[in-house]
Amino acid sequence: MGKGKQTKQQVLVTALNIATATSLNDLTIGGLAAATGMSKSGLFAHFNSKENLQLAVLEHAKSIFVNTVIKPVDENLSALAKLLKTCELWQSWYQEQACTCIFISAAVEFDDQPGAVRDSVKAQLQSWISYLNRLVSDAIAQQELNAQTDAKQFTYELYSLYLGSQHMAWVGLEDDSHSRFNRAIQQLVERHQGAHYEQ
Amino acid sequence: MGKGKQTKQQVLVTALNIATATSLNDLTIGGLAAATGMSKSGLFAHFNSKENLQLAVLEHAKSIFVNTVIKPVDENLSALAKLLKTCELWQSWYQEQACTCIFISAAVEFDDQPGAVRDSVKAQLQSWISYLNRLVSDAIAQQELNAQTDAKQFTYELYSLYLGSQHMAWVGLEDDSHSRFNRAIQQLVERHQGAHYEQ
DNA sequence: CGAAAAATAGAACGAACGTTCGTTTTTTAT
DNA sequence: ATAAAAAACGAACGTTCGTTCTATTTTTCG
Repeated sequence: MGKGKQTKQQVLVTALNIATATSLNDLTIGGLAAATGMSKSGLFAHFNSKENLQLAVLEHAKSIFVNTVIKPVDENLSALAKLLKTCELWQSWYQEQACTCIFISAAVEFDDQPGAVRDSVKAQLQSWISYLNRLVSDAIAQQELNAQTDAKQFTYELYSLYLGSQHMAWVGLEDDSHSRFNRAIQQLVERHQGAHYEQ
Repeated sequence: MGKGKQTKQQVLVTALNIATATSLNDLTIGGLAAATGMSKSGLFAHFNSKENLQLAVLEHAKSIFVNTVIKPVDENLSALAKLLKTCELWQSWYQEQACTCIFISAAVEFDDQPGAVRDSVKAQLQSWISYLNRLVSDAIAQQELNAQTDAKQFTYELYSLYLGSQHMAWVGLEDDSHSRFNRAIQQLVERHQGAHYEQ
């Protein structure tokens, strides 16, 4: 790896930290230059625009997310076990990122701001939700979850609990270990395991 | 009402629209002046700082929220009926605000930005969640929900479904009528009505 | 080693923003 | 109607930020 790509990677580490702690817009080129000990123009040359910097940060975050949440899941596990392990790692990701998720923040920040950044965020979230949905569908197919279970509805509820946990933690109504989240997920799964009358 | 307070109110209507469509930070004083046909300095004089403008917008939003979601609920309804009606009105609020909620956006935007705006947002969200929690507790006390129901956990799940519905709608996985949200709430309530074995 | 290429630095720009100030217009109240 | 008070205006200032341009340093490679 040439010198260029190397410092670019180092810059992206710092950039992600700043963007996670603040936001993709508050990530300023001058500030990032100061944080990395570079000149503003020297750093700028790596990205050629702020938008490209933001996109690069998102890509870098994605790569960390994949390494933290997706790759560590043992392929030999059953579908349901994979799902549960994924939820656990999902929390790890969130906690390693100082208890925020840059994708969710960016989604709110750019929801009304057309452009490449919004498209990237939306695509990554869609991809992640589809992945979750696939795990759920697999668990249904393998009869670890009820056949009547609506995979998309299940995924929606699961995802909602994740969002809600962060929100509640910020407001001050969820504890540090996110026990409400874990409890809700456990019940969500159990509810779709035994024979139930509810749809 | 003197001329001052009158135009201030009109300004706040426009300001809330802009802040809802974009964000509290993207709500610019110059932009708001242009949107209301006033001069920048003339408008500024009403608030004396951008922070005060943002706080005033939040207060204005709160007043609309109360009028839309809280006041219309018939006091004579049972606790559970009140809760369900509230959920329905909660959706109305969200949809009347162009399918975003300024409190949630502001919470994400200011979560890492100490100051009066963050404090206000947090306080209003805490107040709203406590209100929801009280409705749930009342329904339990009146035995419309199971005695074993954990009110706070119930409220957390309810709130999560609301957040998730908006998130999914943005990503493109919830329909316009938010049927996943309604379905999930209905099942959440039913689950805590009959005699169940789950905690 | 030495030349070409890549990376970084420094200074400066134009635009946008919040804010201030002095003045002018409009409203209020007597 | 008129004087005081309130509201609105216009111009300007100081800052911050993204971006550009030119020069300098560092790396790469034959």
